[in-house]
Amino acid sequence: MKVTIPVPSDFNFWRTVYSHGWCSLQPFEVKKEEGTLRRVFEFSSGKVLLAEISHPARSALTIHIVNSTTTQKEKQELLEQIKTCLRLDEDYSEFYREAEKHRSFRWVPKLGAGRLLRAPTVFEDVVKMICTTNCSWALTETMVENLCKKLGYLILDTRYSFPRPESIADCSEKFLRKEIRAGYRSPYLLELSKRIAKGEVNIEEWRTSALPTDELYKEVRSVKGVGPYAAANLLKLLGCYDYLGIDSWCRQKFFGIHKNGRKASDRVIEKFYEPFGKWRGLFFWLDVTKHWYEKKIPF
DNA sequence: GCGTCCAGGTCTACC
DNA sequence: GGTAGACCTGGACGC
Repeated sequence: MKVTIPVPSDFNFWRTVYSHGWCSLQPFEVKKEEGTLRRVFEFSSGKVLLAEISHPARSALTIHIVNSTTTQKEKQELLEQIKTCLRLDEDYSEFYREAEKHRSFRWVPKLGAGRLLRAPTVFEDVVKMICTTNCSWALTETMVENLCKKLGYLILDTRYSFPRPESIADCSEKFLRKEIRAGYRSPYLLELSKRIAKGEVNIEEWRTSALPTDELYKEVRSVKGVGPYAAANLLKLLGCYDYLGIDSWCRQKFFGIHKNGRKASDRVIEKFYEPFGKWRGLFFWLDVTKHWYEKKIPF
């Protein structure tokens, strides 16, 4: 079964898919040879399905639902989730106007860069972000793969959904440490999942929050295991770009691009991007990943 | 193959 | 408010 979704004129499918590392973390999977982004989606009813997303025509995405028939309501829910992941409902015209003002960022609107891929749920984004902290990318991939394979739903014998908060909440800390390889992050994942499962917090509300960014930042930081780096990058996935989210990789890139490899304090980096106002976090990310955009994609 | 060192963010205790 | 040390894993390195 195939359906289509119209996309904004400034939308670039592959630049969004490859906007950061999420596309290589399960349940996302890029099929380069087929030119598709695949993912297991889960509905509010608990039903799961595999969808392949491609962009054969300029004005619309094509969604191929692989393993299931869907009701009209489920189809609508799937399309909403895909729009959420690819940021199709967000207006980037103001950001692109700002980019045009800076000579070194005029490439951004030309390439349709700026939309950052995200998960259908805030929960998945937060869990994944915690799994990126204080470890190599390879370990992040291992943790996320284990979460899906050991706690998600299996379909088509090979593909897994991302686990619900209840599934993680039911685990022991020992299981998360030893089987998921989450290490000391395990109590953080457990606490968050339990609070959500019990209904004590609803982090899904963050995507529609009317709070000023500083207040939202404090709320995101209130999750144990989410420090300045993780909170800033989660805010970017919530559509707020006021914080940079500096990690060691970005730091090194900045030093290489702007300081001839010499080190500088984070305050210097923050000062550098202050002129970009409320979009500075996004300009910072695009600056340190500009070299990605010099390659043809899909890679 | 084994042991050691180090990098990678966040938390907590302490000053 | 700032800082030190612990947390855990995997890769690099030396033996």
